[in-house]
Amino acid sequence: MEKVERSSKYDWFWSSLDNYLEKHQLKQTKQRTQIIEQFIRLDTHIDAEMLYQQFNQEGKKVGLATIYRTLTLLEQAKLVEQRSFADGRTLYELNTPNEHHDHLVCIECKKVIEFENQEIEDLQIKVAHNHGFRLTDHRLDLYGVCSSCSSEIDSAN
Amino acid sequence: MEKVERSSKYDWFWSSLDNYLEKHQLKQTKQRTQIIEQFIRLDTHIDAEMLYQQFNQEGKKVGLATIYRTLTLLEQAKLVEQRSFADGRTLYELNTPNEHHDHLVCIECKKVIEFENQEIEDLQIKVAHNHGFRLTDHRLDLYGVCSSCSSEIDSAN
DNA sequence: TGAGTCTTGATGATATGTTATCGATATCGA
DNA sequence: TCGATATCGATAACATATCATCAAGACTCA
Repeated sequence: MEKVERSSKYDWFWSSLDNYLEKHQLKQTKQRTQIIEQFIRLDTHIDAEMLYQQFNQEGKKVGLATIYRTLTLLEQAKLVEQRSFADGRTLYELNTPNEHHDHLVCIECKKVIEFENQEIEDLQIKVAHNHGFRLTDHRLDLYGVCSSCSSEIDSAN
Repeated sequence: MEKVERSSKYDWFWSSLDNYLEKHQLKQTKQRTQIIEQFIRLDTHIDAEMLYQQFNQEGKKVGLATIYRTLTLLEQAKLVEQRSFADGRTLYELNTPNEHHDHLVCIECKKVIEFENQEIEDLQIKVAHNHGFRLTDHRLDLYGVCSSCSSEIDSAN
């Protein structure tokens, strides 16, 4: 197998992948490693198509079907998580266990920032409880204009 | 034109519809009235397919295409609003201007409850501001089990 | 009422995202 | 290295939601 470097920064990630592959009698392949590397390197929310184009730009041949397959695999292994946004996009992100976060999306440049806010979380539980609900999950996405897009707009005027 | 009753409770709604139709040289039709009536009567979040089945059950013939057309029309007239949820469903709801609300969804019976919470809204603005964002919109959906589904689950055990 | 225009219903077409197929290829333990 | 098996890439197939087409019918206003 052609050697593909693995980011040591994400040791925990690689070892749980190895673990998952072994447990399910799956093989380590160049493509799987590449796709995961891409995830780590880009460190952002991404979908199958974007990954595909990224590989094309870099001159790497990875089939779209393989990307879909690998994303499904990674999701089953709980290494990535699928999220769909208000504009209809379905993006994947690296799954950092025990760490919930919400999203702040720039409507101009589409950049996604993660944040946590315990006060909001607490209020959510309270609201649900007031309506007789037992809260199991939530999603909070904030949409706005980030500072750099904001200054571009200003300077354009 | 066959007479279709209009809920007087929603006078403001009917008159802004009439206004929109007139302004765009569109006609009042039985189907348009029926679809809007259905919205008001069901008073819930609904999609084209659900409306279609609802009419079928009642023995009314309204084409699916007409429903899509009318939903688009009503959205353009700002009388309804489109929302897509985490499970992939795209639902429409009556648009009550100047009144923002979020959603509490039962994952068992799919019931949707609307709520408002100013404290949460304020915190959202604060969070966005801390990240240099000017907040333009947000969506908060809470998912959980409502009290009646909860008691069904309890009694089943 | 009748002409002109808009609308409808049925259905075929489309768009999009995702999955199945299959022959060729890569992986990995013995 | 070899062989069994998993995986690959290309692409056809699929699912689903939504839209376009068009002849027949409804609406509006003079």
